[in-house]
Amino acid sequence: MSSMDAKCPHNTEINCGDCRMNALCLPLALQTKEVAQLDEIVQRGRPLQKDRHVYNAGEEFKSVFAVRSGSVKSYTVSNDGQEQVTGFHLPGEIFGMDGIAHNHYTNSALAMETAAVCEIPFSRLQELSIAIPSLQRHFFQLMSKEITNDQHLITLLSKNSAEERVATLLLSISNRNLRRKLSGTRFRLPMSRADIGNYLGLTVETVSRVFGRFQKQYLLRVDKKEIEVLDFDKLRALAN
Amino acid sequence: MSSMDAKCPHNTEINCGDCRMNALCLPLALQTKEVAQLDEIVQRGRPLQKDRHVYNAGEEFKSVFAVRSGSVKSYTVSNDGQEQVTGFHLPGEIFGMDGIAHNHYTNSALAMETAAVCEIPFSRLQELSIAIPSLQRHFFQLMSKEITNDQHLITLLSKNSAEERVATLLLSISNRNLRRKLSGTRFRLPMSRADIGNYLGLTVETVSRVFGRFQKQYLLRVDKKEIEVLDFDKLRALAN
DNA sequence: TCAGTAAGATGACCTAGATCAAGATCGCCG
DNA sequence: CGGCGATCTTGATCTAGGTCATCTTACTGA
Repeated sequence: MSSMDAKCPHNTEINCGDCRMNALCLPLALQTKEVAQLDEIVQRGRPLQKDRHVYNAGEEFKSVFAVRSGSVKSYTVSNDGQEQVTGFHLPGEIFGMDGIAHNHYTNSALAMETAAVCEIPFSRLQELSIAIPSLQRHFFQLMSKEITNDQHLITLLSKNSAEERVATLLLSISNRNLRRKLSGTRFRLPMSRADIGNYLGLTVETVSRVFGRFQKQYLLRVDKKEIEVLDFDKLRALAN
Repeated sequence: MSSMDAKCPHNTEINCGDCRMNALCLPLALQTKEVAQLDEIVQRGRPLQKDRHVYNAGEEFKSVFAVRSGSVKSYTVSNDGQEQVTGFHLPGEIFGMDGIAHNHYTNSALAMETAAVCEIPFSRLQELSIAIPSLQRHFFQLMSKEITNDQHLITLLSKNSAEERVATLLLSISNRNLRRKLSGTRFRLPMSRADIGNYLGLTVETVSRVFGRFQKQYLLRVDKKEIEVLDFDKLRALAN
């Protein structure tokens, strides 16, 4: 084993079997032996600097990706040039599945901070899915989860107020941190206010004001990107 | 063969090989021999009356469905009881994939008019996907298409005005009619104004007013649910 | 260390679309 | 056929959040 500590967040030499994320990530559905097979096709990239693209919209689709460390956002650009952030990806989460439909990515994916991602060539994953039915099943589930997530966002945008939208996002981040055995109460938002606003269909100003109001109501403590949730019940009530 | 004309829109005795929709539907990716295999697992239901559910949110997920005739809407109900229409399904289109993630449907699916649907048991489809890799691939693509569709809707809700939203929906229906070799210029909307509004994050009143304005600008002729597009260029410009 | 730029907060004002309230039409069932 | 609830339209008013403008604070790089 390398002298590099396996716990180093951007370590490229770790394998799926040892990866801290393997209880959340693709290996979740697999036996030890099968994880080794998956491991052979996974390419562990070197750390990406902040604001580097993992891929750009329009590029040929070859792989899906898993976040190993750091965080990534997906966004689309419409004809008239306006951006829409479509998702935030935290360690253990898979992204890039939008590219399957038309053999080209429809989103661009960008590191929001230094991040390491695993690349999983899709053709190899398809082959392996035939050999390992539980992997096929798991991947279908992952895509379905993406669909239900997107539908939640649709409902949020269509029916909920600015405060409800922000509360929902905060709870989502909190829950995803818990899944990773991190604090759900105190955490750092990896994205800017502009990204939050864009994702939630709000302006930066509105996001700022909502954070302000949440602080005045002793719902949160906000210090720049550091968040401390003071009142989960109220937050949940808002997020419904 | 039965005395019933194969062209009868709700005919239950037709098979995938003869179905008018087979160039749009699941058989799209398959060889003749493989279509026969698919055909064996597809269950053709009897016509559903308007307002009958295909399935309800919370029910155990067993199958995905294809629309053979008529039209179906999907919707979710959130904790506080508000409905969100998440999709309209026309002949040749597949729905029910939201259920894969958690083994239960998260949407309910309802016939908007008399409709016939094909039921495709998912466990059988998974098995067949292992035997027929192009079917696996095609189904991955279908799910990915659902994801990109949902992301389009997210962008629409997040960034576009009422007129742009309605124009986009009309163009989508028009295009899907063209795919079925029907007129893209004159067609009947299967859904109510309330459904349109709900889907697009608007009130009924706003939808009504937008239709009114579109008529005044000689963009459309609207007669209740019958639509005639008079100016595609302007409609496309709005939908961008 | 400090200038320059980007990110964030806050206030004043405006507008698209929601809400509320009436009518007008449709379509279904006796 | 005729009546009645559901659907749709139209108008008057209200408001959440957008826009614009200013200020503060944080980060960058030479």
